[in-house]
Amino acid sequence: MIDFKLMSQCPVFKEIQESEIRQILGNIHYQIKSFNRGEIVAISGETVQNLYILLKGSVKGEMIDYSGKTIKIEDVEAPKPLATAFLFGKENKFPVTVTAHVDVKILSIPVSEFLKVLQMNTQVLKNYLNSISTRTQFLSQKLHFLSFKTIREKVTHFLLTQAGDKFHSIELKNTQQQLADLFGVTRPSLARVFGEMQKEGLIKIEKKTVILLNKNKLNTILRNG
Amino acid sequence: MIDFKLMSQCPVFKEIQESEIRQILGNIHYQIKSFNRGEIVAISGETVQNLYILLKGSVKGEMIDYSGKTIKIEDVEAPKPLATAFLFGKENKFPVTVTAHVDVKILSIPVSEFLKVLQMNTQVLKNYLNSISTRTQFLSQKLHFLSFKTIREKVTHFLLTQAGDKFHSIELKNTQQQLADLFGVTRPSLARVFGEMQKEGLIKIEKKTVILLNKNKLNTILRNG
DNA sequence: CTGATTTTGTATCAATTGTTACAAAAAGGT
DNA sequence: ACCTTTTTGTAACAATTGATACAAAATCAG
Repeated sequence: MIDFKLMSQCPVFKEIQESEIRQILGNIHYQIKSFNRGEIVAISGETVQNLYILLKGSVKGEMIDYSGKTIKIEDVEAPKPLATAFLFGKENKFPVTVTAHVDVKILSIPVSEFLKVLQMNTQVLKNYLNSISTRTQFLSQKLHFLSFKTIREKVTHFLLTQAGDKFHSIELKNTQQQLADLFGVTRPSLARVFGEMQKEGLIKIEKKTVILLNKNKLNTILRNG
Repeated sequence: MIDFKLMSQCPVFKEIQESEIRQILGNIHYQIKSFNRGEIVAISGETVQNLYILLKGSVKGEMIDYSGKTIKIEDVEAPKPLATAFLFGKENKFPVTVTAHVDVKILSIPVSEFLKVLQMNTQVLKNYLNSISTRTQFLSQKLHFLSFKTIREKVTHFLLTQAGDKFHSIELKNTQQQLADLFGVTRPSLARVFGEMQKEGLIKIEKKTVILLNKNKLNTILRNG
């Protein structure tokens, strides 16, 4: 019924023996649900009341555009869990609509039962906490990068990060257009900022090399804008 | 020693009687640390090995930039916990350097002991999971909002998401300031966009109710900018 | 109800970025 | 070298947002 060998590769059951997983599941209520290819597993906005773990197959998460079109967000394959960050918390609703890519089997554990598991088994508890926390940490970091408002700040952050503590020059491996896309700005706007910073004596650009002439002043840009 | 009444207002011990908190702490090892005003509580990059809960006073979190100078990130006051999202996970290190604002007392519970509490007490477990999850959801939402460039797009997305398929009006549960923070814009700028959209007949605002007058046009905003 | 506090609507001006366009410079292929 | 294509520098103008300020409206506490 359940491929316990596969399950031990699931983040939630990491570092746990097959026999122990068998025992854990023996002590709680759960369901195994099957979905045919193309069927909807969960609809965006629906309350998450169960921990879903893919036993077989893969699903895709899609956001439904307001015009009715869909945008693919991510794929999840067995034996990964679904929406672990949305099982608890204030907004415990599916952020995406989940559809079966192929025929799938899903282990469905009610929240109340999963709480029991967390309290019974320390390793599962650790795994789950690590899983959510790692995701939070990832998001925090990403948000930090996006927190720079002006193009000048983004450029400065990029240059200082690339250079690190030791170096005072950088070899650009991308065109201005590619950098502009990375920062989410237009190419002429980026070029303008490069030009201004060069005029002010902050940097010097020679072909593909950017020389940081005044690291101290560059640092203050990130502090004072 | 510990103000248990205050503790019951701590997110981790929410909905728990003072007597029960007393009992929980009686069963585990913990320390109470004191820091004088200005003293460093934790250094950025240091591994988080304890759950820190402020018992008295307040601390500030600061990031160290490239030149070694600091940028203030946030303040935390009693009886809140510190860095809950960094107690577990891959990068379980303090993201900021924490300094005592005034004389502070901090309850320090080792991770291993806190895990025991989580397994002993269902309410604490729920509280902690809710706490981390809510934060993750907050960050996810915030990131998603940042993908829309103009304020008008952000507002439109927010309104359409809140309304869903069925409804044509929304009860705002936040102030404009809170919404502005969520979108990462200033409050007057947000108010201006609300005003413009109202003039154009897209929406109608009555106190805390927003009526969507033309969902089709709102949809095109997200498609065509 | 009343006075204090918070929230909202609005205006003005500054700063930043986008848009569009065009020429100079660099890179690449033959 | 020569021609073509890509990349870069720059300018002028439009659009958007931020900063600041202030009064009206709403909410709250007593």
